[in-house]
Amino acid sequence: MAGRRYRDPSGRTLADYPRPSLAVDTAVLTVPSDAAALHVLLVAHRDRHRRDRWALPGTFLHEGETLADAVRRSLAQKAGVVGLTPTQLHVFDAVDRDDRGRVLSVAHVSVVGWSRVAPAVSARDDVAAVPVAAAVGLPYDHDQIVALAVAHTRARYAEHPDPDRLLAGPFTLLELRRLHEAVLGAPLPKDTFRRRMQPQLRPTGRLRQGAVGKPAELFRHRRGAPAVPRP
Amino acid sequence: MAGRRYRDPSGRTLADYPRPSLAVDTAVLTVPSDAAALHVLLVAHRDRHRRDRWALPGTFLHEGETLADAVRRSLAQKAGVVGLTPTQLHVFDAVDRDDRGRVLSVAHVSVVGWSRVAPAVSARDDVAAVPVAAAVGLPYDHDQIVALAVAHTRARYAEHPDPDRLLAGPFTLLELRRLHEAVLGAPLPKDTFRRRMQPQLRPTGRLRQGAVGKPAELFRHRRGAPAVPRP
DNA sequence: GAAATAGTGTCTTTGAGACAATATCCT
DNA sequence: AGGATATTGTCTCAAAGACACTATTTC
Repeated sequence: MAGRRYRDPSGRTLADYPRPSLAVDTAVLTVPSDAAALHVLLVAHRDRHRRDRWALPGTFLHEGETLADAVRRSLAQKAGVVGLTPTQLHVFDAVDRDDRGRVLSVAHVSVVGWSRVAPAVSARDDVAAVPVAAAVGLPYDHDQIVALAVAHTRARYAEHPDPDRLLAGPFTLLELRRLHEAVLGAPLPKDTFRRRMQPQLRPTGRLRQGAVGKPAELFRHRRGAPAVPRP
Repeated sequence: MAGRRYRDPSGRTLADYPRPSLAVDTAVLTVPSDAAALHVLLVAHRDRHRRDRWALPGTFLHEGETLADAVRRSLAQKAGVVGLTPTQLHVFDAVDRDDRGRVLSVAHVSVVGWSRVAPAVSARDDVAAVPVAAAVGLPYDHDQIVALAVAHTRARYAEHPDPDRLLAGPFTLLELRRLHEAVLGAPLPKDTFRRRMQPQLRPTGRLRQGAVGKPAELFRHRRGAPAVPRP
Protein backbone atom coordinates (compact mmCIF):
# COMPACT_ATOMS: atom_id res chain seq x y z
CA MET A 1 0.00 0.00 0.00
CA ALA A 2 1.25 3.44 -0.93
CA GLY A 3 0.75 4.73 2.58
CA ARG A 4 3.45 2.52 4.07
CA ARG A 5 6.17 5.08 3.57
CA TYR A 6 4.12 8.07 4.64
CA ARG A 7 5.19 9.69 7.87
CA ASP A 8 3.19 12.32 9.66
CA PRO A 9 4.64 15.51 11.22
CA SER A 10 5.75 13.60 14.32
CA GLY A 11 7.58 11.03 12.22
CA ARG A 12 5.19 8.17 12.81
CA THR A 13 3.71 5.90 10.20
CA LEU A 14 0.15 4.73 10.36
CA ALA A 15 1.26 1.43 11.88
CA ASP A 16 2.68 3.23 14.92
CA TYR A 17 -0.76 4.23 16.14
CA PRO A 18 -2.52 1.92 18.56
CA ARG A 19 -5.32 -0.06 16.99
CA PRO A 20 -8.29 -1.27 18.96
CA SER A 21 -10.24 -4.15 17.52
CA LEU A 22 -13.31 -3.16 15.61
CA ALA A 23 -16.40 -5.31 15.58
CA VAL A 24 -19.92 -5.12 14.23
CA ASP A 25 -23.05 -6.34 15.98
CA THR A 26 -26.37 -6.47 14.22
CA ALA A 27 -29.97 -6.50 15.33
CA VAL A 28 -31.85 -8.32 12.58
CA LEU A 29 -35.52 -7.50 13.02
CA THR A 30 -38.33 -9.46 11.46
CA VAL A 31 -41.99 -10.32 11.90
CA PRO A 32 -42.70 -14.07 11.94
CA SER A 33 -45.68 -14.94 9.81
CA ASP A 34 -47.41 -16.62 12.74
CA ALA A 35 -46.83 -13.78 15.19
CA ALA A 36 -47.89 -10.16 15.25
CA ALA A 37 -44.83 -8.87 17.05
CA LEU A 38 -41.41 -7.63 16.09
CA HIS A 39 -38.73 -10.27 16.67
CA VAL A 40 -34.96 -10.07 16.80
CA LEU A 41 -32.55 -12.73 15.62
CA LEU A 42 -30.21 -14.20 18.22
CA VAL A 43 -27.39 -16.69 17.85
CA ALA A 44 -25.80 -19.03 20.38
CA HIS A 45 -22.62 -17.46 21.62
CA ARG A 46 -19.92 -19.18 23.65
CA ASP A 47 -18.33 -16.66 25.96
CA ARG A 48 -14.84 -16.74 27.46
CA HIS A 49 -16.09 -18.82 30.39
CA ARG A 50 -17.21 -21.50 27.89
CA ARG A 51 -20.84 -20.81 28.62
CA ASP A 52 -23.42 -20.66 25.89
CA ARG A 53 -25.51 -17.53 25.81
CA TRP A 54 -27.80 -15.93 23.28
CA ALA A 55 -26.41 -12.81 21.69
CA LEU A 56 -26.66 -10.65 18.61
CA PRO A 57 -24.65 -11.94 15.68
CA GLY A 58 -21.41 -10.06 15.25
CA THR A 59 -17.88 -10.36 13.96
CA PHE A 60 -14.59 -8.54 13.70
CA LEU A 61 -13.93 -6.35 10.72
CA HIS A 62 -11.69 -8.07 8.20
CA GLU A 63 -9.10 -6.47 6.00
CA GLY A 64 -10.38 -4.55 3.00
CA GLU A 65 -13.94 -4.96 4.19
CA THR A 66 -16.56 -2.30 4.80
CA LEU A 67 -18.76 -2.41 7.86
CA ALA A 68 -21.75 -3.44 5.76
CA ASP A 69 -19.64 -6.26 4.30
CA ALA A 70 -18.78 -7.49 7.77
CA VAL A 71 -22.42 -7.39 8.80
CA ARG A 72 -23.46 -9.42 5.79
CA ARG A 73 -20.63 -11.90 6.27
CA SER A 74 -21.44 -12.44 9.94
CA LEU A 75 -25.12 -12.95 9.26
CA ALA A 76 -24.58 -15.30 6.34
CA GLN A 77 -22.12 -17.35 8.36
CA LYS A 78 -23.62 -17.33 11.83
CA ALA A 79 -27.29 -17.34 10.93
CA GLY A 80 -27.59 -18.31 7.29
CA VAL A 81 -29.39 -15.09 6.47
CA VAL A 82 -28.59 -13.24 3.26
CA GLY A 83 -29.92 -10.21 1.43
CA LEU A 84 -29.39 -7.70 4.22
CA THR A 85 -29.18 -3.93 3.89
CA PRO A 86 -27.66 -3.00 7.22
CA THR A 87 -27.94 0.51 8.63
CA GLN A 88 -25.40 1.89 11.05
CA LEU A 89 -26.72 2.98 14.42
CA HIS A 90 -23.99 3.83 16.90
CA VAL A 91 -20.47 2.99 17.97
CA PHE A 92 -20.22 1.47 21.43
CA ASP A 93 -16.82 2.39 22.77
CA ALA A 94 -16.76 1.84 26.52
CA VAL A 95 -13.25 0.78 27.42
CA ASP A 96 -14.42 -2.21 29.46
CA ARG A 97 -17.31 -3.35 27.28
CA ASP A 98 -15.51 -6.55 26.26
CA ASP A 99 -13.38 -8.41 28.79
CA ARG A 100 -11.23 -9.95 26.04
CA GLY A 101 -9.60 -6.59 25.42
CA ARG A 102 -10.34 -3.28 23.83
CA VAL A 103 -13.09 -3.79 21.29
CA LEU A 104 -15.28 -1.13 19.77
CA SER A 105 -18.46 -2.28 18.17
CA VAL A 106 -20.48 -0.58 15.48
CA ALA A 107 -24.12 -1.46 16.08
CA HIS A 108 -26.29 -2.06 13.04
CA VAL A 109 -29.92 -2.77 12.32
CA SER A 110 -31.47 -4.60 9.41
CA VAL A 111 -35.14 -5.36 8.86
CA VAL A 112 -35.85 -8.41 6.73
CA GLY A 113 -38.79 -10.51 5.73
CA TRP A 114 -39.55 -13.65 7.68
CA SER A 115 -38.94 -15.79 4.63
CA ARG A 116 -35.24 -14.95 4.77
CA VAL A 117 -34.98 -15.87 8.42
CA ALA A 118 -37.32 -18.84 8.72
CA PRO A 119 -35.09 -21.52 7.14
CA ALA A 120 -32.21 -20.89 9.51
CA VAL A 121 -34.43 -20.58 12.57
CA SER A 122 -36.15 -23.89 11.92
CA ALA A 123 -33.06 -25.78 10.81
CA ARG A 124 -30.44 -24.65 13.29
CA ASP A 125 -30.29 -25.00 17.05
CA ASP A 126 -27.99 -22.03 17.39
CA VAL A 127 -30.32 -19.52 15.73
CA ALA A 128 -33.53 -18.16 17.21
CA ALA A 129 -35.97 -15.32 16.74
CA VAL A 130 -37.46 -13.89 19.92
CA PRO A 131 -39.86 -11.02 20.51
CA VAL A 132 -37.94 -7.83 21.07
CA ALA A 133 -39.60 -7.39 24.46
CA ALA A 134 -38.09 -10.73 25.52
CA ALA A 135 -34.58 -9.96 24.28
CA VAL A 136 -33.17 -8.70 27.55
CA GLY A 137 -30.19 -9.76 29.61
CA LEU A 138 -28.00 -10.16 26.55
CA PRO A 139 -24.22 -9.96 26.93
CA TYR A 140 -22.05 -6.90 26.24
CA ASP A 141 -24.25 -3.90 25.39
CA HIS A 142 -26.57 -5.90 23.18
CA ASP A 143 -29.63 -4.84 25.18
CA GLN A 144 -28.89 -1.26 24.24
CA ILE A 145 -28.38 -2.18 20.61
CA VAL A 146 -31.75 -3.93 20.47
CA ALA A 147 -33.47 -0.96 22.08
CA LEU A 148 -31.78 1.43 19.67
CA ALA A 149 -32.65 -0.73 16.67
CA VAL A 150 -36.28 -1.00 17.69
CA ALA A 151 -36.66 2.73 18.29
CA HIS A 152 -34.97 3.52 14.99
CA THR A 153 -37.15 1.09 13.09
CA ARG A 154 -40.40 2.23 14.68
CA ALA A 155 -39.63 5.84 13.82
CA ARG A 156 -39.10 4.89 10.18
CA TYR A 157 -42.35 2.95 10.01
CA ALA A 158 -44.31 5.88 11.42
CA GLU A 159 -43.45 7.87 8.31
CA HIS A 160 -43.60 5.57 5.34
CA PRO A 161 -45.49 2.45 4.27
CA ASP A 162 -43.38 -0.69 4.61
CA PRO A 163 -40.04 1.09 4.11
CA ASP A 164 -38.16 -2.21 4.02
CA ARG A 165 -40.37 -3.78 1.36
CA LEU A 166 -41.38 -6.67 3.55
CA LEU A 167 -44.61 -7.09 1.61
CA ALA A 168 -43.55 -8.58 -1.69
CA GLY A 169 -46.46 -8.51 -4.10
CA PRO A 170 -49.48 -6.22 -4.08
CA PHE A 171 -51.13 -5.85 -0.67
CA THR A 172 -54.24 -4.43 0.92
CA LEU A 173 -54.26 -1.62 3.43
CA LEU A 174 -55.27 -4.13 6.10
CA GLU A 175 -52.18 -6.21 5.41
CA LEU A 176 -50.02 -3.10 5.49
CA ARG A 177 -51.56 -2.00 8.75
CA ARG A 178 -51.06 -5.42 10.34
CA LEU A 179 -47.38 -5.18 9.48
CA HIS A 180 -47.06 -1.69 10.94
CA GLU A 181 -48.89 -2.73 14.08
CA ALA A 182 -46.50 -5.64 14.51
CA VAL A 183 -43.49 -3.36 14.16
CA LEU A 184 -44.95 -0.73 16.46
CA GLY A 185 -46.28 -3.24 18.97
CA ALA A 186 -49.57 -1.36 19.26
CA PRO A 187 -52.81 -1.03 17.31
CA LEU A 188 -53.22 1.75 14.76
CA PRO A 189 -56.49 3.54 13.85
CA LYS A 190 -57.54 2.24 10.49
CA ASP A 191 -58.98 5.46 9.07
CA THR A 192 -56.07 7.69 9.97
CA PHE A 193 -53.63 5.02 8.86
CA ARG A 194 -55.31 4.81 5.48
CA ARG A 195 -55.31 8.56 5.02
CA ARG A 196 -51.61 8.80 5.80
CA MET A 197 -50.41 5.85 3.75
CA GLN A 198 -52.66 5.76 0.71
CA PRO A 199 -51.14 8.87 -0.94
CA GLN A 200 -47.76 7.15 -0.76
CA LEU A 201 -48.97 4.01 -2.55
CA ARG A 202 -49.63 3.13 -6.16
CA PRO A 203 -53.10 1.70 -6.77
CA THR A 204 -53.55 -1.38 -8.90
CA GLY A 205 -57.03 -1.65 -10.32
CA ARG A 206 -57.33 -5.10 -8.77
CA LEU A 207 -59.11 -6.33 -5.65
CA ARG A 208 -58.22 -8.99 -3.10
CA GLN A 209 -60.66 -11.81 -3.78
CA GLY A 210 -61.65 -14.85 -1.74
CA ALA A 211 -61.90 -13.36 1.74
CA VAL A 212 -65.07 -12.56 3.61
CA GLY A 213 -66.28 -8.98 3.50
CA LYS A 214 -66.01 -6.28 0.92
CA PRO A 215 -63.00 -6.93 -1.31
CA ALA A 216 -60.11 -4.61 -0.56
CA GLU A 217 -58.14 -2.80 -3.20
CA LEU A 218 -54.61 -4.00 -3.85
CA PHE A 219 -51.76 -1.50 -3.75
CA ARG A 220 -48.12 -1.52 -4.72
CA HIS A 221 -45.16 0.48 -3.49
CA ARG A 222 -44.19 3.64 -5.25
CA ARG A 223 -41.30 3.55 -7.65
CA GLY A 224 -37.88 4.53 -6.40
CA ALA A 225 -35.71 3.48 -3.54
CA PRO A 226 -37.38 3.16 -0.15
CA ALA A 227 -36.62 5.84 2.36
CA VAL A 228 -33.10 5.52 3.73
CA PRO A 229 -32.02 7.27 6.87
CA ARG A 230 -28.28 8.06 6.94
CA PRO A 231 -25.60 8.54 4.29
CA MET B 1 -4.92 -7.59 30.12
CA ALA B 2 -6.87 -10.66 31.06
CA GLY B 3 -7.99 -11.26 27.50
CA ARG B 4 -4.48 -12.02 26.27
CA ARG B 5 -4.80 -15.73 26.84
CA TYR B 6 -8.35 -16.02 25.55
CA ARG B 7 -8.73 -17.97 22.33
CA ASP B 8 -11.90 -18.10 20.34
CA PRO B 9 -13.39 -21.27 18.79
CA SER B 10 -11.04 -21.04 15.81
CA GLY B 11 -8.03 -20.82 18.11
CA ARG B 12 -7.22 -17.18 17.46
CA THR B 13 -6.53 -14.54 20.04
CA LEU B 14 -7.82 -11.04 19.69
CA ALA B 15 -4.46 -9.90 18.34
CA ASP B 16 -4.78 -12.23 15.36
CA TYR B 17 -7.62 -10.20 13.87
CA PRO B 18 -6.76 -7.44 11.41
CA ARG B 19 -7.05 -4.00 12.87
CA PRO B 20 -7.82 -0.96 10.77
CA SER B 21 -6.86 2.40 12.18
CA LEU B 22 -9.68 4.23 13.86
CA ALA B 23 -9.91 7.99 13.75
CA VAL B 24 -12.33 10.66 14.87
CA ASP B 25 -13.19 13.82 12.96
CA THR B 26 -15.27 16.56 14.50
CA ALA B 27 -17.40 19.36 13.16
CA VAL B 28 -17.32 22.05 15.84
CA LEU B 29 -20.22 24.38 15.15
CA THR B 30 -20.55 27.84 16.59
CA VAL B 31 -22.10 31.24 15.93
CA PRO B 32 -19.60 34.12 15.98
CA SER B 33 -20.91 37.08 17.94
CA ASP B 34 -20.46 39.37 14.95
CA ALA B 35 -22.17 37.07 12.45
CA ALA B 36 -25.65 35.66 12.20
CA ALA B 37 -24.66 32.40 10.56
CA LEU B 38 -23.56 28.99 11.71
CA HIS B 39 -19.80 28.51 11.39
CA VAL B 40 -17.62 25.43 11.49
CA LEU B 41 -14.12 25.25 12.91
CA LEU B 42 -11.34 24.25 10.51
CA VAL B 43 -7.68 23.62 11.15
CA ALA B 44 -4.71 23.74 8.79
CA HIS B 45 -3.85 20.23 7.72
CA ARG B 46 -0.70 19.15 5.92
CA ASP B 47 -1.52 16.25 3.64
CA ARG B 48 0.82 13.54 2.37
CA HIS B 49 1.85 15.75 -0.56
CA ARG B 50 3.06 18.36 1.93
CA ARG B 51 0.31 20.73 0.96
CA ASP B 52 -1.58 22.74 3.54
CA ARG B 53 -5.33 22.40 3.37
CA TRP B 54 -8.17 23.29 5.68
CA ALA B 55 -9.85 20.30 7.26
CA LEU B 56 -11.89 19.25 10.25
CA PRO B 57 -9.83 18.58 13.34
CA GLY B 58 -9.32 14.88 13.91
CA THR B 59 -6.98 12.36 15.44
CA PHE B 60 -6.39 8.66 15.85
CA LEU B 61 -7.88 6.88 18.80
CA HIS B 62 -5.31 6.27 21.51
CA GLU B 63 -5.09 3.33 23.82
CA GLY B 64 -7.59 3.21 26.65
CA GLU B 65 -9.40 6.20 25.27
CA THR B 66 -13.07 6.58 24.40
CA LEU B 67 -14.13 8.28 21.21
CA ALA B 68 -15.32 11.31 23.14
CA ASP B 69 -11.91 11.47 24.84
CA ALA B 70 -10.19 11.46 21.46
CA VAL B 71 -12.45 14.22 20.19
CA ARG B 72 -11.71 16.39 23.20
CA ARG B 73 -7.99 15.70 22.98
CA SER B 74 -7.82 16.55 19.29
CA LEU B 75 -9.76 19.77 19.75
CA ALA B 76 -7.78 20.90 22.76
CA GLN B 77 -4.51 20.20 20.98
CA LYS B 78 -5.24 21.25 17.43
CA ALA B 79 -7.56 24.16 18.09
CA GLY B 80 -7.24 25.11 21.73
CA VAL B 81 -10.93 24.53 22.32
CA VAL B 82 -12.09 22.85 25.51
CA GLY B 83 -15.40 22.06 27.14
CA LEU B 84 -16.86 19.98 24.34
CA THR B 85 -19.69 17.49 24.56
CA PRO B 86 -19.25 15.62 21.30
CA THR B 87 -22.06 13.61 19.75
CA GLN B 88 -21.41 10.69 17.46
CA LEU B 89 -22.85 10.93 13.97
CA HIS B 90 -21.66 8.18 11.67
CA VAL B 91 -18.75 5.93 10.84
CA PHE B 92 -17.19 6.58 7.46
CA ASP B 93 -15.70 3.31 6.31
CA ALA B 94 -15.01 3.50 2.59
CA VAL B 95 -11.93 1.37 1.94
CA ASP B 96 -10.20 4.09 -0.07
CA ARG B 97 -11.23 7.12 1.95
CA ASP B 98 -7.68 7.74 3.19
CA ASP B 99 -4.74 7.15 0.86
CA ARG B 100 -2.39 6.51 3.78
CA GLY B 101 -4.04 3.17 4.42
CA ARG B 102 -7.19 1.73 5.85
CA VAL B 103 -8.66 4.28 8.21
CA LEU B 104 -12.20 4.38 9.51
CA SER B 105 -13.38 7.65 10.93
CA VAL B 106 -16.13 8.25 13.44
CA ALA B 107 -17.66 11.62 12.64
CA HIS B 108 -18.74 13.79 15.55
CA VAL B 109 -20.47 17.09 16.05
CA SER B 110 -20.21 19.52 18.92
CA VAL B 111 -21.93 22.88 19.25
CA VAL B 112 -20.13 25.39 21.44
CA GLY B 113 -20.40 29.05 22.30
CA TRP B 114 -18.28 31.53 20.41
CA SER B 115 -16.42 32.48 23.58
CA ARG B 116 -14.78 29.05 23.64
CA VAL B 117 -13.64 29.32 20.05
CA ALA B 118 -12.76 32.99 19.68
CA PRO B 119 -9.38 32.98 21.49
CA ALA B 120 -7.92 30.25 19.30
CA VAL B 121 -9.35 31.69 16.09
CA SER B 122 -7.89 35.13 16.72
CA ALA B 123 -4.56 33.94 18.11
CA ARG B 124 -3.63 31.09 15.75
CA ASP B 125 -3.02 31.08 12.03
CA ASP B 126 -3.91 27.43 11.73
CA VAL B 127 -7.41 27.72 13.17
CA ALA B 128 -10.38 29.34 11.45
CA ALA B 129 -14.14 29.49 11.67
CA VAL B 130 -15.96 29.68 8.34
CA PRO B 131 -19.66 29.74 7.50
CA VAL B 132 -20.93 26.23 6.97
CA ALA B 133 -22.08 27.16 3.47
CA ALA B 134 -18.46 28.02 2.60
CA ALA B 135 -16.97 24.84 4.06
CA VAL B 136 -16.87 22.85 0.84
CA GLY B 137 -14.05 21.13 -0.99
CA LEU B 138 -12.58 19.76 2.22
CA PRO B 139 -10.37 16.66 2.08
CA TYR B 140 -11.47 13.08 2.79
CA ASP B 141 -15.22 12.94 3.43
CA HIS B 142 -15.24 16.08 5.54
CA ASP B 143 -17.83 17.75 3.30
CA GLN B 144 -20.24 14.98 4.17
CA ILE B 145 -19.44 15.26 7.86
CA VAL B 146 -20.17 18.98 7.85
CA ALA B 147 -23.46 18.43 6.02
CA LEU B 148 -24.43 15.70 8.45
CA ALA B 149 -23.47 17.81 11.46
CA VAL B 150 -25.45 20.79 10.22
CA ALA B 151 -28.56 18.74 9.47
CA HIS B 152 -28.36 17.03 12.85
CA THR B 153 -27.94 20.32 14.67
CA ARG B 154 -30.73 22.09 12.83
CA ALA B 155 -33.12 19.26 13.62
CA ARG B 156 -32.30 19.56 17.31
CA TYR B 157 -32.81 23.32 17.32
CA ALA B 158 -36.21 22.98 15.68
CA GLU B 159 -37.46 21.15 18.75
CA HIS B 160 -35.97 22.79 21.80
CA PRO B 161 -34.77 26.24 22.85
CA ASP B 162 -30.98 26.55 22.78
CA PRO B 163 -30.34 22.84 23.43
CA ASP B 164 -26.60 23.44 23.77
CA ARG B 165 -26.95 26.23 26.32
CA LEU B 166 -25.15 28.76 24.18
CA LEU B 167 -26.98 31.58 25.93
CA ALA B 168 -25.40 31.78 29.35
CA GLY B 169 -27.45 34.08 31.54
CA PRO B 170 -31.11 34.98 31.23
CA PHE B 171 -32.18 35.94 27.72
CA THR B 172 -35.11 37.46 25.86
CA LEU B 173 -37.12 35.64 23.25
CA LEU B 174 -35.61 37.93 20.62
CA GLU B 175 -32.11 36.84 21.60
CA LEU B 176 -33.18 33.21 21.53
CA ARG B 177 -34.77 33.64 18.14
CA ARG B 178 -31.66 35.34 16.72
CA LEU B 179 -29.63 32.32 17.80
CA HIS B 180 -32.05 29.85 16.25
CA GLU B 181 -32.15 31.86 13.03
CA ALA B 182 -28.37 31.78 12.87
CA VAL B 183 -28.30 28.01 13.34
CA LEU B 184 -31.11 27.46 10.86
CA GLY B 185 -29.79 29.97 8.36
CA ALA B 186 -33.27 31.36 7.77
CA PRO B 187 -35.69 33.76 9.48
CA LEU B 188 -38.28 32.41 11.88
CA PRO B 189 -41.77 33.86 12.49
CA LYS B 190 -41.65 35.61 15.83
CA ASP B 191 -45.13 34.76 17.03
CA THR B 192 -45.00 31.06 16.23
CA PHE B 193 -41.49 30.86 17.61
CA ARG B 194 -42.61 32.40 20.87
CA ARG B 195 -45.57 30.08 21.21
CA ARG B 196 -43.41 27.01 20.65
CA MET B 197 -40.51 27.97 22.89
CA GLN B 198 -42.07 29.88 25.78
CA PRO B 199 -43.67 26.78 27.41
CA GLN B 200 -40.22 25.21 27.52
CA LEU B 201 -38.65 28.17 29.34
CA ARG B 202 -38.62 29.32 32.93
CA PRO B 203 -39.74 32.93 33.37
CA THR B 204 -37.77 35.26 35.60
CA GLY B 205 -39.84 38.17 36.79
CA ARG B 206 -37.23 40.54 35.38
CA LEU B 207 -37.15 42.60 32.21
CA ARG B 208 -34.32 43.48 29.84
CA GLN B 209 -33.69 47.17 30.51
CA GLY B 210 -31.75 49.76 28.55
CA ALA B 211 -32.86 48.98 25.02
CA VAL B 212 -35.30 50.93 22.93
CA GLY B 213 -38.84 49.65 22.76
CA LYS B 214 -40.99 47.79 25.21
CA PRO B 215 -38.75 45.87 27.60
CA ALA B 216 -38.73 42.15 26.96
CA GLU B 217 -39.11 39.55 29.66
CA LEU B 218 -36.01 37.59 30.59
CA PHE B 219 -36.19 33.80 30.59
CA ARG B 220 -33.98 31.01 31.79
CA HIS B 221 -33.59 27.43 30.67
CA ARG B 222 -35.59 24.73 32.35
CA ARG B 223 -33.91 22.62 34.96
CA GLY B 224 -32.44 19.30 33.90
CA ALA B 225 -30.05 18.20 31.24
CA PRO B 226 -30.62 19.60 27.77
CA ALA B 227 -32.09 17.25 25.23
CA VAL B 228 -29.55 14.69 24.10
CA PRO B 229 -30.04 12.63 20.97
CA ARG B 230 -28.30 9.27 21.16
CA PRO B 231 -27.10 6.98 23.98
C1' DG C 1 -80.58 -12.02 5.82
C1' DA C 2 -76.48 -11.87 8.99
C1' DA C 3 -71.73 -11.22 9.59
C1' DA C 4 -67.56 -9.27 8.22
C1' DT C 5 -64.66 -6.19 6.17
C1' DA C 6 -63.70 -1.81 3.08
C1' DG C 7 -63.99 2.74 2.46
C1' DT C 8 -65.70 7.47 3.43
C1' DG C 9 -67.95 11.52 5.81
C1' DT C 10 -67.73 14.51 9.54
C1' DC C 11 -66.72 16.60 13.94
C1' DT C 12 -63.25 18.09 17.25
C1' DT C 13 -58.85 19.30 18.64
C1' DT C 14 -54.33 20.91 17.96
C1' DG C 15 -50.71 23.44 16.15
C1' DA C 16 -48.54 26.29 12.61
C1' DG C 17 -48.52 30.36 9.92
C1' DA C 18 -50.07 34.97 8.64
C1' DC C 19 -51.57 39.31 9.95
C1' DA C 20 -52.61 42.76 12.85
C1' DA C 21 -53.91 45.10 17.08
C1' DT C 22 -52.47 46.59 21.55
C1' DA C 23 -48.91 47.57 25.28
C1' DT C 24 -44.87 49.69 27.08
C1' DC C 25 -40.77 51.37 26.89
C1' DC C 26 -36.80 55.06 24.96
C1' DT C 27 -35.52 59.61 23.08
C1' DA D 1 -45.37 62.84 20.78
C1' DG D 2 -43.16 59.47 17.93
C1' DG D 3 -40.47 55.49 17.08
C1' DA D 4 -39.34 50.91 18.29
C1' DT D 5 -40.02 46.64 20.15
C1' DA D 6 -42.93 43.10 22.97
C1' DT D 7 -46.89 40.57 23.48
C1' DT D 8 -51.31 38.84 22.42
C1' DG D 9 -55.69 38.10 19.57
C1' DT D 10 -57.66 36.11 15.73
C1' DC D 11 -58.29 33.87 11.32
C1' DT D 12 -57.16 30.10 8.22
C1' DC D 13 -55.41 25.79 7.06
C1' DA D 14 -53.90 21.13 7.63
C1' DA D 15 -53.54 16.88 9.91
C1' DA D 16 -54.83 13.53 13.47
C1' DG D 17 -58.07 11.07 16.18
C1' DA D 18 -62.69 9.51 17.22
C1' DC D 19 -66.95 7.98 15.67
C1' DA D 20 -70.15 6.48 12.72
C1' DC D 21 -72.25 5.58 8.39
C1' DT D 22 -72.50 3.33 3.84
C1' DA D 23 -70.93 -0.32 0.51
C1' DT D 24 -69.96 -4.92 -0.91
C1' DT D 25 -68.75 -9.24 -0.30
C1' DT D 26 -69.14 -14.41 1.98
C1' DC D 27 -71.74 -17.69 4.57
